[in-house]
Amino acid sequence: MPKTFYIETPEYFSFSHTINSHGWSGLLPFELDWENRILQCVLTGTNGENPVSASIKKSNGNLEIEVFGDNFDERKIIRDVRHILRLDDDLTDFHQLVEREKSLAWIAEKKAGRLLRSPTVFEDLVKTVCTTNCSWALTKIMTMNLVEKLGVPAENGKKAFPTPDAMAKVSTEFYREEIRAGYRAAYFAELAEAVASGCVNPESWLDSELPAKELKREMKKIKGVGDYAADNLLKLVGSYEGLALDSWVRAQFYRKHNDGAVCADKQIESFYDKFGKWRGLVAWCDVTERWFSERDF
DNA sequence: GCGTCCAGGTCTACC
DNA sequence: GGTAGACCTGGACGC
Repeated sequence: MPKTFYIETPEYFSFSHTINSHGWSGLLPFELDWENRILQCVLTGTNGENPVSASIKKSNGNLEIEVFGDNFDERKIIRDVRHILRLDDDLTDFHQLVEREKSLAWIAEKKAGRLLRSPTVFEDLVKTVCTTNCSWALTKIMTMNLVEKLGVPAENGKKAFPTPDAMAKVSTEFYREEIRAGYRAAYFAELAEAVASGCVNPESWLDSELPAKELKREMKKIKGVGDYAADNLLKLVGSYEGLALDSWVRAQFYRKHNDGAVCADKQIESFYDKFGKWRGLVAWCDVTERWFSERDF
């Protein structure tokens, strides 16, 4: 029998927009049942133990969490759900800012702007490296392989994202041959070892007091993390100064704001500069607007 | 079937 | 600090 409990949501929160805020809901262990508006995930104890499968959906203005499995810490599950859906992020200033722009007012109106993230920064970090220099299809393959080959199963067979310890126990060759990570293989082996041994602690980035530029410098010390990846990770830990320009974002900007013509990154940066510390989030919402206008929200 | 291009970039060497 | 070339993979495309 699944156990069900409920979480109250903030006033300015849209479950639909959050679970569709970017591609993460399409990467295991997340699974999105859009027809029924259900986000499935696999959550664990503090050290990755006792994985349980959970489904999250809206229910009378609250969130209904259904957990399949025994022997789990309810407080940790609630913490994880609040974390992945960004329930404790204060976007008041952001919404007030976009309200003043006619073309962006939809963001505040729809209560959008919360970017889905994984239960741990480590998982977001690995997944972000999986997005670099490859198609989205390959990103999904690498993530699926990581979960299927190194994740611990919950009672229903769905697997959690592997822990740093689990990832540190396999070789570079494993990442190359089994995960199909290509040149990223050595990066994953090195990163897992560094995190498992305590030399690198991505979770500390969540409440880092470093200015964004310095935190970005810290992130870029990790092999495989460059400008785009660091900006993306900064957004996932709550800092939105970087635009995280990749080929997809650039293409959307060209189409929407430059008549389809290619332009320099500086022009894109200049376009969003007036939004100050929120520019990265404004830019992301702006280039993804079409997702929400083309689907039933 | 085969070759080429490119995708939600980054690293290293070199200047 | 800026730039060129190399780097894995897999899907799309043209032939």
